[in-house]
Amino acid sequence: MFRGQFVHAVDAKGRISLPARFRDVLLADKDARFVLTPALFDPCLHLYPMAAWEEFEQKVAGLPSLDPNAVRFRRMYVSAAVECELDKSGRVLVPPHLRERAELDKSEALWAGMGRILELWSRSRWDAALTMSPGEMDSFRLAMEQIKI
Amino acid sequence: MFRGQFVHAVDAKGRISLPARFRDVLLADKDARFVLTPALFDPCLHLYPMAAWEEFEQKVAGLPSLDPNAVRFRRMYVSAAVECELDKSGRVLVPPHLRERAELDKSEALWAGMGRILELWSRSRWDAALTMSPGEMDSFRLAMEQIKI
DNA sequence: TGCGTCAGTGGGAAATAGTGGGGCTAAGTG
DNA sequence: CACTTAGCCCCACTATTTCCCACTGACGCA
Repeated sequence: MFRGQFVHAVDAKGRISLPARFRDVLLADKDARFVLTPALFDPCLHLYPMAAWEEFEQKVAGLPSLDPNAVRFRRMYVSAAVECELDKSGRVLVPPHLRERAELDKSEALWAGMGRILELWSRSRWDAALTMSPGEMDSFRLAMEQIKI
Repeated sequence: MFRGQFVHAVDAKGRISLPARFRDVLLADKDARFVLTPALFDPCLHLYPMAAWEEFEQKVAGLPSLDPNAVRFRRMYVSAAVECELDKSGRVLVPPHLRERAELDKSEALWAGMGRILELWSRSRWDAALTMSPGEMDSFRLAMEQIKI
């Protein structure tokens, strides 16, 4: 399980260290390869360990092959996926177009553990995504009360 | 059950002793791991014994996956949860990100037992959070009368 | 009162993680 | 075929984390 959030630097070559904890989780599988793909509705990337990705592809294979939305989904999410590995120092080299997509060029990146997968954000985008206006805050509070967590 | 409040020092490395009583409760489970996560509406951290956390994650898994409030909740509370262990002296090393969040760098920390989980506060924040203006006190009284405790 | 134990605290040393840069190679471009 | 860029391996520096040990004060017990 991937848990926790970690802030890391993006260096001049677009390399980002994978937090040691996540690295351990990833290397616990024999297959340390993984897949990076742009999230559909957020300016961030998703990282799937290869096993999780293959399982996910199985599900996707079950979608109707002619439905326009399914086609779009396959193009946007599945076909955009890039297979990666870690370099010898445990860093991910994010390909240029994905880096751009997640605005990872400047400053800091944030890794967020989401259980089976990871999210990779630019820190400023992450902060912006979580900041709430007072109105949003109210509805959020209400929602939280309702689900009784 | 975690009960009672204890004040402990935060040392230069960000380590905080877990009160011996709470330690006993934690070690009574075979799995002494636990999870630290920032509370949603307060400047404090929540500590869940691993078993309690996993049960909680089960509940969360049932939430709708695209609802904006649920997404936000997952990002703020679930994905922020960091798995920790005690050091040999029974201390928690709070990761920098969370330490900052709960303002634990300076001075003293306060542990508050809340039954199944613990809260970890900076002492000054705790004091501030519990002090009420006379107006707040009145509305607090009213609320207490209504819920008939 | 003296002694042992244990909780809480502090700090030193070693190991590890994160970061940055040089330079070689492979791939893409005109 | 030169030239540029991206990818990769290597090394090196620093901050953080981990592990270990030692000190202190409180408490219980003879």
